[in-house]
Amino acid sequence: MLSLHQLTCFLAAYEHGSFTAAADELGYAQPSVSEQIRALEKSLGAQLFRRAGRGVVPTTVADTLRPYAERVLASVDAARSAVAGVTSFESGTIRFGMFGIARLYAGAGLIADVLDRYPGVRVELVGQNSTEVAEDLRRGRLEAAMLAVPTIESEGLAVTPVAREELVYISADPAHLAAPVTAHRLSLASLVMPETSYRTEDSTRQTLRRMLHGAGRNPSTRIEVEDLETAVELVGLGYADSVIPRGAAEQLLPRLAPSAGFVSLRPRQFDTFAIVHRAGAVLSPAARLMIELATRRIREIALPLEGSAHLS
Amino acid sequence: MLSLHQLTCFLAAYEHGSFTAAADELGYAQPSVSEQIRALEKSLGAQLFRRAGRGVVPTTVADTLRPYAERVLASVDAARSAVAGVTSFESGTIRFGMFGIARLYAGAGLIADVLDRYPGVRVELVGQNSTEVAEDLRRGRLEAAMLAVPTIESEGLAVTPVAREELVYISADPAHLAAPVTAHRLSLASLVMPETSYRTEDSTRQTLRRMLHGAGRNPSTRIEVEDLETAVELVGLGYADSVIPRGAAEQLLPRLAPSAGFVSLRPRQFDTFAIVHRAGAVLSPAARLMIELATRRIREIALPLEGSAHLS
DNA sequence: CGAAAGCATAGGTCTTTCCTAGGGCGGCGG
DNA sequence: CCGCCGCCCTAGGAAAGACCTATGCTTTCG
Repeated sequence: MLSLHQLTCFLAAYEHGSFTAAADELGYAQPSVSEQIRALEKSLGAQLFRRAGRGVVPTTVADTLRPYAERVLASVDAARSAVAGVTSFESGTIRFGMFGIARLYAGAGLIADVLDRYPGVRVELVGQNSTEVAEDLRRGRLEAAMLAVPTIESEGLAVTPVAREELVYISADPAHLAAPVTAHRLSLASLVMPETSYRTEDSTRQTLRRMLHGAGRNPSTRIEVEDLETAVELVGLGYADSVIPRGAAEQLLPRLAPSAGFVSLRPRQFDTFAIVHRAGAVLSPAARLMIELATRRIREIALPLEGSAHLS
Repeated sequence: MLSLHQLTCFLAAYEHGSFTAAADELGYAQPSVSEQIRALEKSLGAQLFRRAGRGVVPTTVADTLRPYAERVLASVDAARSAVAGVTSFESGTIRFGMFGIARLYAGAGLIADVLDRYPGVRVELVGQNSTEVAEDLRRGRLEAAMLAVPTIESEGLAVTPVAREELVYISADPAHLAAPVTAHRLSLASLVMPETSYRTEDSTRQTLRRMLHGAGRNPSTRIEVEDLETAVELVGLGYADSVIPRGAAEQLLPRLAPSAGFVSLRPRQFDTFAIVHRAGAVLSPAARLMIELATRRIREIALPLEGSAHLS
């Protein structure tokens, strides 16, 4: 079997014209180099050196092999340094999950943060379809993600909350915004709800469900849409009201629904942003970087956690 | 230490997305592949696969590594097939020693023989300076050569005679060619002698020295030149006579010395052509090829050996 | 919820690698 | 011309690595 070690020994011997000198250079004893060369000759089926009593002389086969051997070792070096480049963020791709409102809040800024620090990297922010991303996380195709979760516990996944965000009621009807919206009023409203968060267990909905359940009601969702923007537009057109994170409301309402406004719920309700990854996994440097940057971004915008704000 | 084996296992695992499938393809047990991957990850300092309970998932580092790993293995294959090309004479260089009159007799034809059979090869026929070639042979820089030798024995070299050739006396003076030249007449002649053969122990000269010694004389060389052609031209111009192999005379006289002719010595004298290589060496296929072709060429032109003609 | 699939670990065998010690041969200086 | 030195080889043993079987753990699927 041909090996890199054999090629290294071969090149050293070729350049020095001597097994002893090659062994010195490589830090081996002379018989070791001799043995490696013999193994290489056997595996190639050709003699590489003529043993001339004193010293060795490369054959024409050795002349032929040399540039190829050099190329092999060079491409090994290239492989090694490519990997080194990835692990030190000089190059390569960093993949991170961030979907729903989290992406809306910090997506572009997060990518800017990464590129400012490591101009050579490619960044993939995965988050088109929330159920797909959740599946990617669970199956290990995605290492970590930032998202809004309903509960802290999840099967096999480690969930680390980093911030929270108030949920507000949005409407194009000023009468609906006159006072904070109670569970009772919420249960009477006609709502359009987007599917923006973790799994079908959308955290906003789950929060609302809990709120209504306390009031003995069930949520009455009139319209279901895929994304937050569509929901906001529908609110702006007056077809329904909705409940979305405050940051999203501040950002989207002026653009998509200028006629609409927002008001708090009563009692106030909050979404939780969290970092999620497989429980028990050792995170890569890239994932740790993304987690750090995403956490910083989110904390700038969203509210601190209840109780002590624990910085990672 | 990074190894080719690890890269092979890595690629198989990457392509199958499974260590078990990779092991099946490579004919190993699953833990072996697992171990190789672990060693590779350790040597690169980066995780290549996320273990996802069932199956493994390549990381972005693995995505980066893959094309480099493929290039490494491809260049190893290239090295192997380059060597295979050399040993099967599809490509590469064949170096062979052939100097003095031997080259004059069979040089171009021999190269033609090789190129007809193996169009891809480069042929080097080494033989500019006889002492240099002898040194190359002795030091192992040259594997084998065809040349004219004085004796069958030589220090450390195996000498295999393959043919012999008569030595003739050439002159521009018809009177000198009237009858076969005896030792007595030779000792009186004014000669130009080229340095064409093995070492300073030129076989033609040594033969003549023996012949003259039998007659109690010493050879009287008037002019020393490097090559046979110059000597023949000088003979053509009438400055001196010479003794050269018959084949050389037949070939060179019409071209270089039209006015000159040749006559046998009395008793007849012969040069011996022989294959020379280091004693005890195993000859490469290339050397064996050259020896076979050169022997055939020489035998077509020169005389068979005394006694039984032993065909190799 | 049990069966199947897939990776990790453990422990043992076999091969490879590497060393030290000593022999042979060629080159070089006295 | 002869002895010394340098360099390669061989031999044999120790250490490391490769590979296997058996087994346990986790995930997936029926």
